[in-house]
Amino acid sequence: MGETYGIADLAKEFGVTTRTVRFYEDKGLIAPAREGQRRIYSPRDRVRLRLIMRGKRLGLTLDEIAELMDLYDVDPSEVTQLKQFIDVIRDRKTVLEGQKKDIEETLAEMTRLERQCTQLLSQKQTKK
Amino acid sequence: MGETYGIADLAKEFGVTTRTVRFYEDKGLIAPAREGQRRIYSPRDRVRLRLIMRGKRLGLTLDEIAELMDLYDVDPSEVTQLKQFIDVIRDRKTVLEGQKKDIEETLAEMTRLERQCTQLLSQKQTKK
DNA sequence: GAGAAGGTTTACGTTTACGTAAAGTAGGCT
DNA sequence: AGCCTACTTTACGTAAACGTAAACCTTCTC
Repeated sequence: MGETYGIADLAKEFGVTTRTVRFYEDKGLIAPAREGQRRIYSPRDRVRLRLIMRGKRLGLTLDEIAELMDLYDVDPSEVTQLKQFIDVIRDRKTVLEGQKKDIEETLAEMTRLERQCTQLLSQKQTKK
Repeated sequence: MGETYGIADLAKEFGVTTRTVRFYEDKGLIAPAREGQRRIYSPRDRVRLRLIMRGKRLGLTLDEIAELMDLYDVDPSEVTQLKQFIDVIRDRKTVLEGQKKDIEETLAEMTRLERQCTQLLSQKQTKK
């Protein structure tokens, strides 16, 4: 048997409340085992939680995160499904690449602003 | 006098409803001129709308977008303000860099998945 | 001058992602 | 036994970001 975790452990680790973790279960994003009525989380559940958090940092909705995680679980039996699957992945990639571009643009602007400010600041301080 | 736009023009250009554009005004994100009771948008308003949309693609809330846009409007009079300003910019940059990393990780996984799938697919099709 | 097209305010409705409170259970300590 | 602590379900509340409907101006066109 591998490592297991209680709900409070994971909540603390990821900086959310236990309510949040249960909510994700309600939404079908994780499905921990039970011991009596208590939830027991496996390392796999923990990985899924990590993926959820990353998705959230990317601004995805929980539904979108669910879709994304389904991608990892698809079984490659049917050719048709495989093709559809590849399309979905490509769409995702396109979105992500757009986001990456947005971030790089914004980062560039931030850097420019920062430079302007530090320059202004040093000017003011040499005048004194 | 420069170019001006009606609310429907901008809504259409950015793929949102007029309700949305007015909502952003309510939130203080844009402040178009008026001609009588009608809203008249300047190129500057349009730029702000573009920034709003980019912020949304990055998963920011409207409040966060407002903060970000305030950065562009700050006047560099007080040294104290300048220093605070630089801190804010650096925080933003840290967040953005984290997001960029998340995206790159996810992109890498998507690419890996895509490769697996195309490979599987070609295997299946040669067997036929 | 009647209506159609496009704009306006006001205001209630909706979805998402939880917060928060209530009330019960189950095991451990002393 | 009695209490504490951690967990559970149930359920109502809430903030954000609009959707949607109602009722009212203008202005243009025919």
